[in-house]
Amino acid sequence: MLKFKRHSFLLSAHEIHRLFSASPAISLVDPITQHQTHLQTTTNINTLQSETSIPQSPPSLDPKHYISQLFKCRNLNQITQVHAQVAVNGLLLHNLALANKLLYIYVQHKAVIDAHSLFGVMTEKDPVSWSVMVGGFARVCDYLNCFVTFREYVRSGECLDNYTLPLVIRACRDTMDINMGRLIHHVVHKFGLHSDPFVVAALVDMYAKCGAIDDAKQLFDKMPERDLVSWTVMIGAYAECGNANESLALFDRMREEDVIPDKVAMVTVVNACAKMGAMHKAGLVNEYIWRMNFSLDVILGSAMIDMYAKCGNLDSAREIFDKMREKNVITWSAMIAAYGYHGKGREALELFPSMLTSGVLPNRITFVSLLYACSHAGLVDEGLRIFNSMWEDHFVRRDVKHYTCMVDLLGRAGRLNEALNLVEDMSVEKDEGLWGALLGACRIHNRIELAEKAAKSLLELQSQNPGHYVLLSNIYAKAGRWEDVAKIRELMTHRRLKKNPGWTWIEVDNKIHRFSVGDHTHGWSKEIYKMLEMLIEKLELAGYVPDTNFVLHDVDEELKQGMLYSHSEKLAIAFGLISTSEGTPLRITKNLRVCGDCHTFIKFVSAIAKRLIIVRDANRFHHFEEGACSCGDYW
DNA sequence: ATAGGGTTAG
Repeated sequence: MLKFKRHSFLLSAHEIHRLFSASPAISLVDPITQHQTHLQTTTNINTLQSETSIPQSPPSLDPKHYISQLFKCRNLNQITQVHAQVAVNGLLLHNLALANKLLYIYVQHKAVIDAHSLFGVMTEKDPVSWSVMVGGFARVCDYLNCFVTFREYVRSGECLDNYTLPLVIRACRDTMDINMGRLIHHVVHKFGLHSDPFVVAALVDMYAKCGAIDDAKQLFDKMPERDLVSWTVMIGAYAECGNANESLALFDRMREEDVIPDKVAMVTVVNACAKMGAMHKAGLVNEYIWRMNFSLDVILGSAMIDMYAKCGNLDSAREIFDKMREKNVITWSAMIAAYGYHGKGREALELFPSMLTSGVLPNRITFVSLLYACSHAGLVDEGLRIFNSMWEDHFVRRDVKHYTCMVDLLGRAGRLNEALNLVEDMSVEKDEGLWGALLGACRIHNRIELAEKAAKSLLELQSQNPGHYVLLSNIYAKAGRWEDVAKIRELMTHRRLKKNPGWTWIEVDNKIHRFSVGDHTHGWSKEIYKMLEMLIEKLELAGYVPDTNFVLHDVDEELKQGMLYSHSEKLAIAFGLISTSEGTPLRITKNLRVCGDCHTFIKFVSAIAKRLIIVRDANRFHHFEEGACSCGDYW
């Protein structure tokens, strides 16, 4: 079964709406088969309308004449007209270059069905014909026919070339079909193309996007020569799998080998910085971009907004946003989301009308961003209003993510019954994330009975997300129900799930330091623990009481405290305090959500050490200053 | 004549 991750056949109501206002001639079709509109078919080439015809030229037997005609074609009718001429005068049959060009022009116009019927009657085919046809199907997301055609190509006995393979490998990536990918990898070997930079780059990319980072790395390391694209693919691969550190290191290595990055490479690196939250690196990358004089187009600009925001620098993100001449829905959504996860809900909401005024239409992601902005800032009424206007005013259908936002919003605000009502009344299919959000709200408000209801649905869905189990177990632990904690742990073992390891990063002197719980691997470990001990002594004097509810296991108090003291967040902060001068803000990034005790701890540290501490966790940003956090303790 | 890498949420 093919899974379509990157492309969707379904058009939103809005897109359909837009389609109509753009071209009233298109008739209404079932949204499920809407994609058929790409596949414009011309059934009878003799019934062409004369007003769409290209100017009649004297009959010619020169293929070059028709090739240049094809280049002038503006629409499908014109193409079919040329097609008819060359078919009638017999040129098409005997001229492969002409047939291939015609094929190519059809594909360019997404008329893949026409291309395929031409392809079917071509008596002679060369690698170019096959490549255009395989690429044509991929272009309209008809992956099944893409693979079928590729298989015919292989079976035809014709020699495979390094043009078709990258196309079909990309199709594997886009369908997340790693098994097909491995199969084609074998074909690559069979035809001796395993050193071709185009083919190998495509393979590396395919493996990486399908989650097989080790295969990707192995291929990349073995490449005899790596060009810019191979480097870019590998840099993106590391960022994709969460190893942004390695990704940035690879960028440095690439430049050491005198490969000059282009704009696409920079977008990839910008993305890695965003994932990492590496503020200093982000600054360097920004400098580099200006030095290289890359223009701030809509993609680079949007990526940079995202990078600055995720590095905790909202002002710079806004500066880029204001500087951009062209903004699309992604640009606006990125900025809205940025305000949202920094807890600035009002600012996020204020952007929305400006976006509409500028003529950019919102999509479902825009609404997810808006609703989360409300949630992080506790703007319940505003959120409800937006949720209700999505379809009516903006033709964007509510999906399960939007319901999840609402559950989160209502749940945090303590309106759990309303959240539950929403869940029970919704007509879209419920997923793990939705129940997870409800469970999260139950944890905040200690609603055990409701938590068990949510958990039941969650476990029925065979959730593979260890975070959900940990959340439930934490709820039980908080209530002192250790047998239930043990049951959950057992279930996790049974389902072969492990608690995701928590990591915290801190960037000091252009180097990224990573900590895990109880970490002793850092060179300054001794100093870090000494600092932590001192800190906790001071904190306790100031009234800090460790909250052992956030320790998962049922162990005795003292041991619990020991584990709590060495949470990765605390280690990173202790290290930050030692290694930076007084008054410097500390920025740390955590891959999971910050634990409740660490949250309290950091509030105290911000007051006692007089530091601004900016924490990015899996959900949002926390700005700690003078003993308080910008999240208002809802996170 | 045909080819590979890039942007928003969760």
